[in-house]
Parts: sequence; structure tokens; C-alpha cells
Amino acid sequence: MSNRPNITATRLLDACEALLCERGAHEELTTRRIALEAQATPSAIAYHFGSQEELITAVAERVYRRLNAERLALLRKAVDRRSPEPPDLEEVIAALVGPSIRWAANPQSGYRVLSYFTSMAHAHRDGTAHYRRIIEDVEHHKAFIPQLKRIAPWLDEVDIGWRLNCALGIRSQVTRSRQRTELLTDHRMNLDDPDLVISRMVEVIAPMFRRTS
Amino acid sequence: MSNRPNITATRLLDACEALLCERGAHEELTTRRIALEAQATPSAIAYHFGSQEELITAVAERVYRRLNAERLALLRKAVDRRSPEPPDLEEVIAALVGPSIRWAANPQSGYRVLSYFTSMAHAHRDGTAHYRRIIEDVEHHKAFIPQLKRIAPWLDEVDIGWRLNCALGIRSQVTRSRQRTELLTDHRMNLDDPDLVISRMVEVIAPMFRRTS
DNA sequence: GCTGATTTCGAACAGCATTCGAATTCCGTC
DNA sequence: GACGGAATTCGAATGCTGTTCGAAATCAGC
Repeated sequence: MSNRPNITATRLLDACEALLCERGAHEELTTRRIALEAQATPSAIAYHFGSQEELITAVAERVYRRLNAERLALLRKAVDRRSPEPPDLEEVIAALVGPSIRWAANPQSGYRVLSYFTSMAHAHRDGTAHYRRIIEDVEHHKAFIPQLKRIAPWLDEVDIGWRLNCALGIRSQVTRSRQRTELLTDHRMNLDDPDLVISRMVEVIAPMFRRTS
Repeated sequence: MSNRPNITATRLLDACEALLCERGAHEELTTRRIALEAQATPSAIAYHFGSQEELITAVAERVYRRLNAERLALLRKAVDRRSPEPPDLEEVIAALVGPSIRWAANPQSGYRVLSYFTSMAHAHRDGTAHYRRIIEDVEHHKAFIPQLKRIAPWLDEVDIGWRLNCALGIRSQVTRSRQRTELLTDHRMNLDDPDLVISRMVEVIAPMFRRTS
């Protein structure tokens, strides 16, 4: 549990992330396997992180930070481009869901870590509070609210948050339930093209923030 | 692996479902615990279902069938009410997401079984094909497509399927990420009232199927 | 009431995460 | 450069887990 992460700790983080990104390697996600990959022993996991769960949490947190940085950078770019006017709605939505979509299309991006982590956090939603720390972290999402409010000032802040939440649900469905998405669209949408998927999502999400006719 | 389920098999199913519905009992979801609850032995699980995973799959399948029956009954009712005119859009959406929302609000409904199962199926999306059998079962969802096409004939069938998929994503977000939903809406939405939540969802999903101005 | 099939049981077995004390390495200080 | 205390690594041991398997027990048909 060192606050100054040493070389072994980062090797364990890297090994765990690599295993989570490998296709179908979740069955082999054992302390022994991780330790082997990191040239360490299972005890090292307990020493540096406390438990395997907390190691995975640390890995997820690291990936999550990267994703959020990208999201917020895109939001800032969208805001700056139109400042002092309100940003473009479609560009804001693309900033919100774009990184997830692009990362999900790339197996080495670490998105699989997040998929696995959130699945596990949902399955064992009892007790273990260190899961919630990440799940409940919505601060960066909240950064989108004031900008969306500028775009759709007739909407309540609750309305904005609700629509934001819905948009995130659509994002999750597309990134995590790819099989279902393919079946419902009759395999006639190219889900491998992130830009296409993003524009399709914008097409569906944007009307939520437009005035009802 | 009996096709004629006997008394012990159904007791195991019931015990497993009960444990999955109990708050925070997922940690205790072991073969020995399930067997104890069902007045049987761990070997009985292997004998009747092959493995613990397959027992859980069987439980999820049973619950899933109940939910789908309710969904399709509501869809049929919506269709019959307006026949031969196209059904009301809002009523169709309520038929799609309503049962999930209501079940999620009731701990004893068995919705927790589905939450747990889909989480697990996503986490171990490799190999184990018996998970996919349920995850990929979208036939009942497809029953909504022709009705929605009647309502919005200007939309492609791919467009309809895509929007249907998005609606299901919103549903999942609200039922499974309740905490996040509460935080984003600043705790100012009463998520315990299913009818309110459903109308809020309709408010967001319906515009997807309306003509763009 | 016997016989063959179905079902139940309890004792194993291998694998798992974790614990813990000893051994080792590291690093500031003499 | 060598000491000594802290930080780190290690390997054996512990108590879980799901599953296997052969022997008992129960059941159904004649």
C-alpha cells in the first residue's frame, strides 16, 4: 500500500492491464498469472495493493483518468471554438461519447479494463466500497452540464442531467453490447467505423436537447 | 442434466434466485450456500445442471422469460387498442422499457438476477457460450421493430433497430446505474416512482422516432 | 419383492486469494 | 565503506472455492 509506487507495483499494474486487454484472458486473471507476467509473486499484489480486487480497481482508475482527460480536452476545444457563443451541440455530444467509442474499437486502448471493471462493480454492488469510488465519480460528466445548459437554456438542470445520463446509457450499450447492437441493426451498420457510429449517436442524442415542436 | 426437472432441481433454482435477490448476498453465492438453502448438496448442482454457471444461467433464463412475456403482452395490448391504426408511440415505448423499470424497483421481482447475469456474461465474454444464448436473444425485441416502423415509416429498418437499441441502453443505465443517475440529476428525481421514471424515459426516447424539423 | 435406472451423498481433489514470518534488499547515517 | 532499521520480496501454509467420482440410497416397472 505504498503511496510512492515502486517498480514492482507499476509492473503489476501493467501486467494486469495487459491481461485484461487480451482477448479471452479473463479466465486467467489470477494472482499467480498476473504475478508471473510482472515477474513477481502473488504476495506482491497483497503487499502493494492489499488484494487482487484493489489492484484491478487501481488499474481501472488509471485507465479512467486517461479517458476522462481526453473527454474534457474535447469539451474544452468545443467550447473554445465558439466562445463566447455557446458551443456546437453536436460537437459537445461527440466529446462526450467519442472517446469511449474510439477506445472500444481499439483492443489495446484499455477500454476492456473499464468494461470488465464496471461489470464486476455492478455484480458485487454490495459492501466493497472501493468499487463505488470510481463508479460514482461523475464530476467530469458534470462539466458537460453547464455547457449543455447554455445550448438548451429552456431545460432545467435536472432535465440536462437526465439527458446526459441517457446519452451515457446509449454509449454503454453500443460499446459493451456490440453483439446485441449488431443483431438489432441486422448487421447492416459498420460498427468498426468509430466516426460513423459517433455520428449515428449524435443523430439520436441531439434531438433530446432540441426544442419540442 | 434432466430434461424433466425434478423437485430438487427446482428447489436449487428457487434457492439460487432467492440468494441473488437478497441484498448483498452475492458474496455468499457459493455451491455450498445454494445447496444448504435448497436442502441439498453441492453435488446436486453438478448433477442437475452441470455446473454452478449453468444453474445461474437457468435461473436467469427463467426470469428473462417472465419479463419478456410481460413486455410482449403490453406491446400486443398497445397494438390492439389502436388497430388497424398504428399503435401509440408513447405506449409502445412504455411497453418496451416499463416492465424493466417496474421490476427494478421491486427487489423480489427477480430483476437482480438479470442484472447479475448480464454483468457476469459481459465480464467473461470469452469462451463460455451458454451465456451468449440469453444475451444474444433479441427475438422479442425484434417484435417491436415492425410496429415502430408503422409509426415512423420514413425511417429505415436499420434506423429503427438502432433507435430501439439506444432505448434499451437508456433502460439499462437507469435500472443498473441508479447511483450515477441520482448524482447526475442532483437527487432531484424520485427514482422510486416507476411511472414517473417511465414517463421521463418516454419524453427522451419518443423524439428519436419523430420527424426532424 | 426383485432389478435396473435415477438420484443423492460424502469424501476426495485441484485451484484460488490471502496471510504471515523469515529472508532479502534498499538507503540514509555514521 | 559498513552499520542498522525500514521497505520489500519470497515461499510455505491456510481456508476457501467448484467440481469429480464411486458408493449408497431411492425410485419405478413388472
